[in-house]
Amino acid sequence: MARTTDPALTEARRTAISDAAAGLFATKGFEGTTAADIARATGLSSGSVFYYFTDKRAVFRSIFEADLAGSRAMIERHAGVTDPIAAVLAIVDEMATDIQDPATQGLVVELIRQFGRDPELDRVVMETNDLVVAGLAAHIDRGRAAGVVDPSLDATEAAGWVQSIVDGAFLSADPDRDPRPMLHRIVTAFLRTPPATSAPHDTEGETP
Amino acid sequence: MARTTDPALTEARRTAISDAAAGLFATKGFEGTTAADIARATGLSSGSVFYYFTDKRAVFRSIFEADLAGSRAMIERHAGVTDPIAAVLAIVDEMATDIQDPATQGLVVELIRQFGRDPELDRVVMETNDLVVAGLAAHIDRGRAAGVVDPSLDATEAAGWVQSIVDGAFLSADPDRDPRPMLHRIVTAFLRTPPATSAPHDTEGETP
DNA sequence: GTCTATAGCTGGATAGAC
DNA sequence: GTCTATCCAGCTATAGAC
Repeated sequence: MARTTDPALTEARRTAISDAAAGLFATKGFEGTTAADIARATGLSSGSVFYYFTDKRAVFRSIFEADLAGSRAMIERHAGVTDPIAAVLAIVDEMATDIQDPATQGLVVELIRQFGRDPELDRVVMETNDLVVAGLAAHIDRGRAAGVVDPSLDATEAAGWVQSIVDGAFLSADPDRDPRPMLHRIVTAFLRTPPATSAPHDTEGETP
Repeated sequence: MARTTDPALTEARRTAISDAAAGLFATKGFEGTTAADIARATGLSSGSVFYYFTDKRAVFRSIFEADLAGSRAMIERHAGVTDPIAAVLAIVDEMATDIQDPATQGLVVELIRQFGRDPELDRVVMETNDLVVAGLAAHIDRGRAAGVVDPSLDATEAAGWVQSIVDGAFLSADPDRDPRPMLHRIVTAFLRTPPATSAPHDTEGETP
């Protein structure tokens, strides 16, 4: 007996704080969000926030720790898709699902900005990143073998660029327009073995 | 007589403050940079910073006011290029020139984050943005007419995506790797009239 | 576990001397 | 024009009551 703590309840509280904070960080930024804001949004007092998290950074981090788990599941869910290009596009779609949600958009930007300022956070982000890139690279590599992807592409590098294209879409997303069709087009054109080209276009008048 | 102010000197001081601040904002962020930091980096005192600028925000803004002029010149410089694709690639190259510079990278991220928090800044940014998109769109439109760009693309929308691709490259830039070759490849493949395709790849198992 | 209260500090912006 | 000094707001994180 002598139950001191219900771990499930504690976890629920932590999640509640984390969720409420995510919305605030997204719209007001990390520095612009005060511990009191988070507390108010969760329905707790500022003291309680620091009972569940050691500091404000830890609250921020918790958001992306949850995301790491989600990304892992996402990549695994698509591991079995046979058509390599279809697999890549499906992953791109999932990554892009939340693009039109301004909250997610804001969080991504804030994440980029906080990168390099909290070693613990860096670890989580890089792990997520590596996971997704590896997942994409595996499909791209299969595509190369199958002849549907340009074999001159390095799979990992190409995967990084696919991710970068999706990231770009996050930044300039129009909430009223589904970015996925155009993302499909760009990614497909990028990966495809290029048609036997006559003469490549190049910048004219380039320097010595 | 009674020369109270030398406008040229005033302008020089403002520029000095603006330049020093740019480096700080890039590495430490807007909120992370104090007025005292800026003053120290310029070799002035904090009081003087507020003599030349009304606000900290105004210092930040001044950086991108300078960039607006630069972008205008850049677009004009490429207005006369005949080959439409070459023109687009040349503009992309110029936009991407600074990608490998961590300071520029940091500033871009900070800019994205500050967007929407200062109406005056928003105006400057949107003006720059519209300018570049219009410049790209003009070339893309010529490309459509000439048959080297897929005519089913809307020129302005496509221009926006080209910019978004470059933005994405900013975020995941590796300082040791020149991103331009791959940017060329992606942009060219994106704009080109697609080869008569048998059956487009599509996501399988999509929802109701 | 959750609250209230507050210590302790930082930083933007100003006032007024020089 | 530039500096020093400083006011005051606002914040994180803790202490201790309940």
